[in-house]
Amino acid sequence: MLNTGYKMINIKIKKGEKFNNIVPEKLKDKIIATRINDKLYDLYDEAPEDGEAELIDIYSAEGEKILLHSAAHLLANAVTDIYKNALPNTSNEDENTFYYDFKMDPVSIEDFPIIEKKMEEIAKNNIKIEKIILSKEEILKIFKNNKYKIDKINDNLKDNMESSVYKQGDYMEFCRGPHVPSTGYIKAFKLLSVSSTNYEGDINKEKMIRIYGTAFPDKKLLNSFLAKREEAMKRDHRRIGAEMDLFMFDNERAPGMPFYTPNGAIIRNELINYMKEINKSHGWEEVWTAHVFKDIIWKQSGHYDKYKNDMFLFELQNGDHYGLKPMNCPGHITIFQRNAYSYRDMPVKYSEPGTVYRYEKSGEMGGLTRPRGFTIDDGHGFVRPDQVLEETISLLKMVPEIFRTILGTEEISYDLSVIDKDHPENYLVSYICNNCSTKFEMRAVSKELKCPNCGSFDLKVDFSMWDNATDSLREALKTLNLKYTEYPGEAAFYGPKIDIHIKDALGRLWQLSTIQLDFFMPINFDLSYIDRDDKKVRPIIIHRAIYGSYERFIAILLEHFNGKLPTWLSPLQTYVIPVSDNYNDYASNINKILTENNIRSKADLSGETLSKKIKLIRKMRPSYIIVVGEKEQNANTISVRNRKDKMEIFEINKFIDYIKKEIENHKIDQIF
RNA sequence: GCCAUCGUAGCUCAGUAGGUAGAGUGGCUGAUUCGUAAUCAGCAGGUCGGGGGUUCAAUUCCCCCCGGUGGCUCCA
Repeated sequence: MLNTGYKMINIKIKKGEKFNNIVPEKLKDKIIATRINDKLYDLYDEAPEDGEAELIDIYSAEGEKILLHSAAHLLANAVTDIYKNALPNTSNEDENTFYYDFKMDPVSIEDFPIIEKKMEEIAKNNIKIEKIILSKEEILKIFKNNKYKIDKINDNLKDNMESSVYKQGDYMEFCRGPHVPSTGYIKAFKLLSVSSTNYEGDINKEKMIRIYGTAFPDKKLLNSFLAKREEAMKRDHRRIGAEMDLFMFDNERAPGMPFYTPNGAIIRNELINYMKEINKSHGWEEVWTAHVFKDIIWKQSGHYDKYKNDMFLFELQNGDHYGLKPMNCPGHITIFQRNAYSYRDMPVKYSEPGTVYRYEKSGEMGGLTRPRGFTIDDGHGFVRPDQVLEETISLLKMVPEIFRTILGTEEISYDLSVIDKDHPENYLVSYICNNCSTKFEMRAVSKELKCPNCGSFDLKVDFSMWDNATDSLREALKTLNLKYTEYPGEAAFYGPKIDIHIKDALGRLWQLSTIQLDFFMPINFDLSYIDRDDKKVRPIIIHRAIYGSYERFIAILLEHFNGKLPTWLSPLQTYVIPVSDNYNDYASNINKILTENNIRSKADLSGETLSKKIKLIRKMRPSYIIVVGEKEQNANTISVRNRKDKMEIFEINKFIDYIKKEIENHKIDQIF
């Protein structure tokens, strides 16, 4: 972040010398901490050894973090000053924000001005922030009235240990630091929001008030952050969706279920059609599966056991039990099971824009990003173990192709989640009985681990299925030269996976695509194919989604483009406005020609003025506004205004040529 | 599900210290014939989220429910 005028400065220091002494006078108001051998120190600290001290600039990323941390303390200082019975718990920093949790009576943003005023006062007084080293017992004494701090002290310090506490005026904090040298360094800050949380994130523990804020080295940076935040809020897909009339919710009749209006359905269908093309060219055959199943299938798949509280389940008059599908895989498996397969038939790859229903708890829903019914661009590949590599490579090629086309994004990151071999009990793995040599698969987390054949407990874990599959994923990533990060222990219990994140125009990272290997469903549904040597073999299932869900992807799309979608996705591609009624015929005719060329066009022949028509249609974000009057009629041309409000005159046929190419090629940029 | 907060016209919002509501915008009608972000006038629209309580009287105060929003937890 930041880095405005920040250069790394190293200065030699002798053991025992105070860091403060080596900071050049002219940098005093920018340098807030130092670092030697990767350890951060306060400026009031003494060097622990001879060496080169790196001066930490408040404008550096490191400095910003320290500033945020000190600002959090400033907040706690102010809160405890104002609300005498407020007990500070703990704080944390994110990239540009901090929060502090308190046990206190609820506050609202209306109380912020009072708290901010107090913070300003403390900052203005430029109170020294000093570190004091004390024994655990002394620290416990200081915080004797705050049980949260006592927990924290006991968690972090062994008996007879010493630690630091920070003191600014009367306010004390149990903290490792480092901090800015005095409160005056916290020059530009603002409280942002308030919410609630549970102590230690445990839902069973008491409620706390969490106050969010931000801080920057100067007002200018603060204001630009606030402006960006404001802009991001304006880009909220719910707001854009309402302005463009794309989708709606009826909270009385179908809470959490998105309805697509005609405009929204256009976008959704364009995305679906594009995915169909891509699926087709990569060998994924489209299928269609039912939305309602008898609950036996969910019992067989294991979803019932694990997720029955989150499923839409119901009973008919005749006593039959049904459930709406929470996932598409059992449906695809059902289709797969209609045949017997040879190793030559593999892989079998089914895809579907599959709508699933999950009963999200009321507080967990939110716009299109977390609805109760949503459609996944789902795909299930039934593959031989030796085909995992090839299929993964194919998928890893699809993903960037799609996101570059639609979003124009280059920033894509890959996470590989693998097994934690120290805890085989958390995963579905193979075991071999040392007594009778039986091989079986089991997830041992809550079950007793013994041989199903002879009952022996003398078992050997066999990771070979996991190892081979994981190696294939790794090799696929390496083959394509993709940088990735590996996360041991993050794999699903049924197999390793690759998650793919995309950065949007606002710099936010979204997890969209996922490629998951599954050893579990093939066992549950007893899937098999016949191998070369006439033996039954279990296929591996690859679950994959590229967009993730259409709902969430549309939300991201809208925010990424601020609603100004590429023309091929735009519900309204051209909007024709006559200068006055006298040119209605010409405008209608232009509109007709455009429509005949499969361009989504409308003409506005209402009695409003030209300016007003433009004003009103803007929120709809048409790709091109076409204005025609006497000049155009005489010259047989159109005046075209693009999404950036630039204007150009076109001969109608030329314009149609251009826009058709723009649409066909899924261009992000407009023709001018 | 938990905590906080909100729910008034299609939309954005005002208001009533308890006496059943108002603006802008959109809609409709008419006038205006217009050159790139609001031409003028008139009209219609609301059991103030739902239910219960207190009161002579509730949109307003209290309780319960349903939803939205920001978080927590969860997210196959």
